[in-house]
Amino acid sequence: MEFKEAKNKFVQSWGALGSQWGINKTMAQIHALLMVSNQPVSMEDIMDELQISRGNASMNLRALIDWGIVYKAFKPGERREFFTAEKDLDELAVKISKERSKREIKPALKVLKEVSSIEISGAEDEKHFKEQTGKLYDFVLKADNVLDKITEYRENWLTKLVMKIMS
Amino acid sequence: MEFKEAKNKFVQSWGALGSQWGINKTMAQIHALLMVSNQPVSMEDIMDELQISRGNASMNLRALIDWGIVYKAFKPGERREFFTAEKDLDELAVKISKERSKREIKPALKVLKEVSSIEISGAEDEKHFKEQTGKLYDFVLKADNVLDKITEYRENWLTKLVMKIMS
DNA sequence: ATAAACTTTCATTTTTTTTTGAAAGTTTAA
DNA sequence: TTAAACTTTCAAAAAAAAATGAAAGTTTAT
Repeated sequence: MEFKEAKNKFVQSWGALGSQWGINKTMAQIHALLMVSNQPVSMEDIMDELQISRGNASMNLRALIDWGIVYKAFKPGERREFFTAEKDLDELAVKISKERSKREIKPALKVLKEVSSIEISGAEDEKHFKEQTGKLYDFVLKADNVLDKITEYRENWLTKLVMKIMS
Repeated sequence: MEFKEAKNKFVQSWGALGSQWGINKTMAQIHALLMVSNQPVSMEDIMDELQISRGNASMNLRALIDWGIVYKAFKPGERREFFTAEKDLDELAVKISKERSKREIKPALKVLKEVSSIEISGAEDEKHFKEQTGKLYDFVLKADNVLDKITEYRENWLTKLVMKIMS
């Protein structure tokens, strides 16, 4: 396998993976492309390499920037914008975790808190509902806090976590 | 808010969450419904409560069973099948992690290993590609191993993990 | 063996998500 | 100020994913 083929394979696979994780294919592909690029890449080049339209490129780049994992970069003497991806993997993981927590876990917790707080009659099914959603609330809250803690570590948290767990 | 409303809200929200996590809406809803049900539920009841077709219910139930988080249950004297969900949350989390690892992480690792192993010329961009995908491979491998370790804990791993991290 | 009770399958339809591309908007240089 | 260079927006089109439902398949009781 030579370079171009490998690069293409990586971009395609990363795109497929993205779509299983609630990130759309193009967004993941753009990110993949930027991750393995030495130099900042222009929108033109992205469109060209991924064979996508201008609008698509623009929208997904903006989304990646919103997620905080792609940055605008400027080249001296160049008018147009270039883009780079966050390349530090710890930093990347932290940013993605934070963003997903904010967008998905926090709202879910809100619902769980609400529904687990209903006043119930003595009926068995109502008791069970309240108990089960209550447990779920505690569980998700705890899991979310683990993410927060991890974020505090910043540097190399995964390595450190592995150490702790192995010990 | 009263019981029925709360139950409905929970099922709807869990469904929405599911679709952000690569699990389809109905699958997540069925799971939610079973999670908070006191008693095993028949396919008929699921169709009725979620307003979905027989085929849809059948396919998604089967998928949930494949994931190992929903079980068939039999009621004495009843001919048709009933279903229950895994209600222990630690067990549930472990099963979901394992399944996602198998379906998504392992294949991704395979690709990462392949593409990071290419023979390269001395060109800067090729070097960078190899280095970056290599790092990604190590990172993902490590993350996946954390999941495996967690699985070994079995009982209450989340609590124990929180303890370790806090300490 | 057969028919009733139930479940699964899968071609078709529906819904949802993503992409396109042209028009509108913005920025910069002269 | 203006026009060239570039980016964003968004309605419409295309593509992808999910749902339907009727026919085929299974199981069980008699």
